[in-house]
Amino acid sequence: MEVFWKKIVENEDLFTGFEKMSMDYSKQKCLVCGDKASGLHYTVVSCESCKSFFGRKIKSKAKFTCEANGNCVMDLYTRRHCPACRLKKCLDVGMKPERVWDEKRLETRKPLERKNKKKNNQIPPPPPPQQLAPPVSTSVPTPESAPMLSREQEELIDSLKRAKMDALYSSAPVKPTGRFDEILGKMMETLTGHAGLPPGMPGGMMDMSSMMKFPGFSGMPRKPNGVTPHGPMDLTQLCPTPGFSGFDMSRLSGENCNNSSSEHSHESSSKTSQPHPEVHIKQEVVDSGYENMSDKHGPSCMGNVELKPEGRIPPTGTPPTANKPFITQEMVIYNMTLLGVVIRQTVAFTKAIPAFRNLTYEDQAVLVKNAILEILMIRCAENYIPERNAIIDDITGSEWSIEAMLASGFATSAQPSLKFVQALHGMQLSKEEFALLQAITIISPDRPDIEHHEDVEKIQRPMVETLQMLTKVTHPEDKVFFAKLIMKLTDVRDLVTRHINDLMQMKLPDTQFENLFPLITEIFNV
DNA sequence: GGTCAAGGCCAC
DNA sequence: GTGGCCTTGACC
Repeated sequence: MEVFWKKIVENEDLFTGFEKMSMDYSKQKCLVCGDKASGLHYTVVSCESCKSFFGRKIKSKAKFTCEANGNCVMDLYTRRHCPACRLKKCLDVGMKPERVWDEKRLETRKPLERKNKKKNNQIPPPPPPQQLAPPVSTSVPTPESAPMLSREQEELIDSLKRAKMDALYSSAPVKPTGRFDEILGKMMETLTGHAGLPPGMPGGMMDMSSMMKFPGFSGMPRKPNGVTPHGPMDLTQLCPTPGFSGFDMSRLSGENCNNSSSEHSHESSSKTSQPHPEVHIKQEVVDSGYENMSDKHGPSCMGNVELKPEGRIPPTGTPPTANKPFITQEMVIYNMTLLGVVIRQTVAFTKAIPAFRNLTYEDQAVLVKNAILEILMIRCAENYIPERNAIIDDITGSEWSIEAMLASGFATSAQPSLKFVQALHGMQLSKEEFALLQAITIISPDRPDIEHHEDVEKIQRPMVETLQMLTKVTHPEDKVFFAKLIMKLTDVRDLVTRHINDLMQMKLPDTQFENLFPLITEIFNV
């Protein structure tokens, strides 16, 4: 049994089991805002506050408009700020407007009518949740198309959608904090010898050509076709997709960013893996001279990057050499912590997939380990906003600008990843379809090292059939939509395989990396 | 009678 | 407008 699986699956401190959660609502968090839940309200585990809010807003039929980008962070403190996003979140997590009583139903509460109502039973009250017919997916556009899905398929869709929301909002005890713009600013300060972003990078957005003017900055070590060459790679390739390896300019004015990123990053990491304060991480990285160096000396001859707790190497005023770029420890910790959350969330979601727990632990571990990065890519597609050419990081609520990510040079395989993200996003999948797609991605019987292929296939088959049926309902105009969607799974696997190959080339001369991010090193066998 | 999930009330 | 507490009625 692999250690990580024991840690995540069996350690309730890392994640509370779904079975346990479903028994006691008082110990759960509101799926809307994360506050203490008081029970099931409108079919969703939620707090009194969000219950009241949802009831009021549905009754009032008022319409709200978000003054930001429609993706406001919803937590205990910010939930009051944007009713539009709060209502949207309520609906997203599955609160059902039809559960709010209309006037007829309210009449039944009048004490004088109680007896008559019981006798006549003219206005039957809504049954309790456990007796409700499975709710029809919100993505199903018309009542006429809904019957295409069987009851079992609707139940499967609903359970996966809910599991996805539960995993997203209930299973991240340690989230990355701090501001990536600050971290980047420090790095640039080191590069240029003066504070702030260098000239030529106005408005917080850097263009590639400007960035490449600065000696030593790694830029985009891609071959001309955009493919990452095999060889050593930077640590952030652990987060190969846009949104998890760039930086976030939009958080300059964001909330919850009052403390220094440095403090937060170290605090976060200490909670997860307790790094030694004196630990230095060395990491070979690619740089602008990568290809030449690689041709001459092979991967192991790349310049080392030393990461110190101060996050500043070489010292300010000492420009790095062309083959010695650097990344800060803050940057690494931020990205690794974020990836840690993704892993936990993926495991949480996976545990809720029907019959998954019937598999052997060994097969469970194989499935999760192989799916992590693919799920990350799919999530990026789900959270991509084409109008802003950005990805909303649904873990921290940050907006990750694609331009900034490309300019940062931290994502060496950004272009093919970006193409995938844009293509999948362009298919306009519903939340239900994304949930099914992710579940199917995880439960892949053809993963290497799976011992009981048939058992895995038995779990996957109904999900594939459900997704096929659902796409017929939601995309009736495109007869080959399902086939295109399945092809996307092939695409994402190819992309991730490329990243994993790169990862395998990584040299980690300092084993203390493992102490910092044991979960990640174990999952990726680095 | 206990539990659950609705709405109601009212201080803030 | 919000949110904590209370009341109500169905169900077990």
